[in-house]
Amino acid sequence: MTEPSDTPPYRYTAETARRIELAWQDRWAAEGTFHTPNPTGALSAGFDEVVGRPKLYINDMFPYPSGAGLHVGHPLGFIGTDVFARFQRMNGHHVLHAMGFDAFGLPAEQYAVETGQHPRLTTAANIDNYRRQLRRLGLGHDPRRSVATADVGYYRWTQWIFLQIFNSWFDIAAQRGRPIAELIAELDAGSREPGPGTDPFGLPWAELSASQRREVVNNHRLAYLSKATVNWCPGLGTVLANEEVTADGRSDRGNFPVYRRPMKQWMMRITAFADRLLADLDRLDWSDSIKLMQRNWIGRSTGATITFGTEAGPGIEVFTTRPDTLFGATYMVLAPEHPLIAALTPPQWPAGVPESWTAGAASPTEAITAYQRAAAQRSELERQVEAKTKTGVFAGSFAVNPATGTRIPVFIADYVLMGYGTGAIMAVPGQDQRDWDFAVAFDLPIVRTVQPSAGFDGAAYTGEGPAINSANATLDLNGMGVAAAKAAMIGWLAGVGAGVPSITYKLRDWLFSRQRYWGEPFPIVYGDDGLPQPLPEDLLPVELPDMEDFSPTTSEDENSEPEPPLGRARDWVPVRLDLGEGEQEYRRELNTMPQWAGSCWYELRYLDPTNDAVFVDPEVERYWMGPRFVGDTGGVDLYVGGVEHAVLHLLYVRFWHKVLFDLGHVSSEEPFRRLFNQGYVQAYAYKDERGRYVDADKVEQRDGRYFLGEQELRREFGKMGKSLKNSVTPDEMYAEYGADTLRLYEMFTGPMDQSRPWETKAVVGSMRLLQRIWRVVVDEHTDAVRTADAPVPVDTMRVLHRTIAAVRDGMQTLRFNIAIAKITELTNHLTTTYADGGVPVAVAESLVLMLAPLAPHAAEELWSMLGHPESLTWQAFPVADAAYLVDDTVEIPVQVNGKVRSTVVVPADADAAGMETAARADEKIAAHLDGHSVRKVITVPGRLINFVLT
RNA sequence: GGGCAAGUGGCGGAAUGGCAGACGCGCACGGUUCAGGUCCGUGUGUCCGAAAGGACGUGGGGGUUCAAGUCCCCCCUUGCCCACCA
Repeated sequence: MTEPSDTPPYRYTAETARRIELAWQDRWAAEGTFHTPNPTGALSAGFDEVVGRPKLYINDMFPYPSGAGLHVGHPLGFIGTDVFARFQRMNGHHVLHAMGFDAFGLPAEQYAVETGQHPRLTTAANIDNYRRQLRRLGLGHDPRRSVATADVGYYRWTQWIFLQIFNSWFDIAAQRGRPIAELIAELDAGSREPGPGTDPFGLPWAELSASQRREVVNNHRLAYLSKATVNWCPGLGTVLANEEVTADGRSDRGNFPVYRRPMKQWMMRITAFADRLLADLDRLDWSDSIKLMQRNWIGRSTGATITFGTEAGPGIEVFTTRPDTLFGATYMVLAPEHPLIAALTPPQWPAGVPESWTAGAASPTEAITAYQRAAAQRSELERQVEAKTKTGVFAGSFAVNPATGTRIPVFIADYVLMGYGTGAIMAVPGQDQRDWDFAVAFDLPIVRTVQPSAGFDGAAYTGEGPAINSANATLDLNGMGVAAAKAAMIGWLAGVGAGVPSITYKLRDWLFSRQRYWGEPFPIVYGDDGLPQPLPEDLLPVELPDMEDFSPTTSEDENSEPEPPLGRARDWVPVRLDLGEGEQEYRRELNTMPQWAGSCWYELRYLDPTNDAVFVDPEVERYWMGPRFVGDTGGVDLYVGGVEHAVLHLLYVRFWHKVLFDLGHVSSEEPFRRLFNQGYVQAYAYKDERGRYVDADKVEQRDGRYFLGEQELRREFGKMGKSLKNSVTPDEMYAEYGADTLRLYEMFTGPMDQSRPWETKAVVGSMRLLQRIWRVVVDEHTDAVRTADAPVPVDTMRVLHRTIAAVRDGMQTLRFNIAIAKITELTNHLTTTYADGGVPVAVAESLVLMLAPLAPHAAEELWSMLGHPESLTWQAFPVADAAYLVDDTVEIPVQVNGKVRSTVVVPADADAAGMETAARADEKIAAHLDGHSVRKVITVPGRLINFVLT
């Protein structure tokens, strides 16, 4: 870009920016400016110099290196954390800030499949491109700590952590994870029985075979294989976690249909930690909305498990949050997948069954089989659409309401979900709208057990009220409120052995395997008995084999079977090992870990990225993340990222961290002490008549309408993206304005937690600010420093120190837009007050130092021009002198009846009487008061005076 | 359907219950310039007024208060999350 001939030769331009930015980036790299020493180990050189400083660990949610590269929306949070980190360095903190890459997983693999290149190559190329783009932004990261989850040196430890989890179990009494060896020892010693639901053999431990014992132990592990109903996505050729499936039953990635299928998969027992994951939210400095989203996701409900006897034999357990309504339970419902259905289904319909209950089938079995088939085929979307019409079929047998002794029919219906509670409910149509709807559809009795408020009719009553119709020979709830009735009912149920208080969660165990190539292989092999066996640590890493054909086997057939690509690695799958029972041939696990695995612990690896003896040195972890006071969870001091990770990533990473804590590998109980959710950069996108996106930068606006040539376009607002043709890349901004201007602009458009629209034409405002600041220090015509070595007038001192106070506050609270506005005000004050130059050097230096976190290259350059050869990274951030924050006199508004009518100047310490005298002396006020009587005078010293007239 | 958050100039946004609209973009006028604008200056909520000044004004309606963008109640709109969770 050529500069106009009359532009002063030394003006701050895009070219100036480019020159100094590249130079300073090289110098920072050469001098290791942002190398952050650890207290011990490989990266400890230089720690002596920082030993007394308070530590601060700042972390960004690391990016997926996509093929499209960065657009200007991506680095918003990275810039924010860099500004904060630089600010805190200047405040004497020892700051750790690094950036890695989430390199395994579907996006990287799909990009590789699309481009026909190996994901190892595309991922490496994409990471290089990201590193280049981010370096050009001037981020003060310690480059030695940049890891990628797909590096062997990294995923070796991901596999190691998997082994830790696999080799652990959850001790319910102690509420913590413990090594599996301790469980085995206790089982062997007879001091512990297998946990509930873990022993399918029903024999004493001593009588079990080695293989049977292994199976019982496996059922305790925090990582386990389970044949459970999972989300099978043939379009992606893999199964997905519940969290990766959208509400309308499609894949979060790719939007392919997802089917519920029973399949054997790796699971992680995150549900064991539900209570701690829930309780410890209270100890975290996270936003209430994120905590609420996690609480809702965990979904803890308290109530009772009640057992209903049946005529067919087996008791049916139900979970209810409303045990107080048991007298109103007039029928029961089992989920279509419930295991007891077969046992409850008689060969013939009982006499007198209504037609509507049988669906016209000749026998209960026939009816139920047909219903189960239909339910399985309905998509999630159909279930939702039809949610209002309740469907179901009678199982053909009856249960007994333990409170009333009444015979009540058992139904199968898909409005009851197998995955929640016990997969069966007691239906109380009087107090539950879903049960009401079903009861109406199937002509079942409705008994109200809570007195509705007056005039309420025709629907289930879920509100508060006195219990009615709720008494038997040994229990009388009538008249009690809901809470009292619940307690009384639970006590009674316990007494008669029909129920116990219980807690249920919406959270399910985490589906942890994927049938994809580009992920961490499991450190697991299978022997002849088909049971999974962990590899010993010294066989790590299990390297991902190089494969020509890595693509997943996708299908449009929902009945297709998963075929992991690793199954085609014929040389890799079989392996001869001695795992303690002599050398044998084993087969490797063919699944890989999900994308989340690598991001579940990267904040720990940044701490000690080169350590090949442990995943992180405990002393290094304690230094950066350990608790600082009694009750502190420890963790990263500030974690910044988008709200889209509110439940998935942030729940998984907390879970892994707690396992590592329980096993004594880390001293912190939580990974992230403080979480800050940044907003997004949004942009307009334009579509033509045929619905195709057109280049946003070619669109013209006329009369509030949008055109490409003569063609009118439709405008939409949302994400920025290459496919939406509204992307702006940082590279374009570097070329046109420079990195400092881009940084300043992004930080200026709003507070960090808010989304903001991108507007390229507004970027120039930030460029102008840098030009003006530059001009404060440098003569544009001669490149000479134009500050004056002069004392600072008191007026300037007042403006300066007020600015310092406000800028500090803005930086501290991550409201960089305010900090920039205040810097702008100071700059404007200086450029008008010192139009011919001669800004006192002390003021200019303060201005440069305040600019430094935001626009570090320009600030470094100005700092050196002001005669300081060393980088300003460690210069002290200016501190406001309280003496200059107060004026001798203040201008205060004078109100009459609450409306400002004038202002008067009074001494800053004027008392109420002094203020009133001054206000009454004002001509305008006198005129307003003339002829009225003053009923009351409100004076707020130093702020305001208000005359209230009668 | 439930929960959460938010509604302020043409636009992004500022305002410990105390002068609404800081700061920036845009726009207008003026300067510099042969010209242009990534330059400089001034102005810029709406309405009435030549001005001084006045009236109105923070999604809508009520309330508390000397004083409300800010606190309380009801409603509307938008965004996000969850959604047959017993």
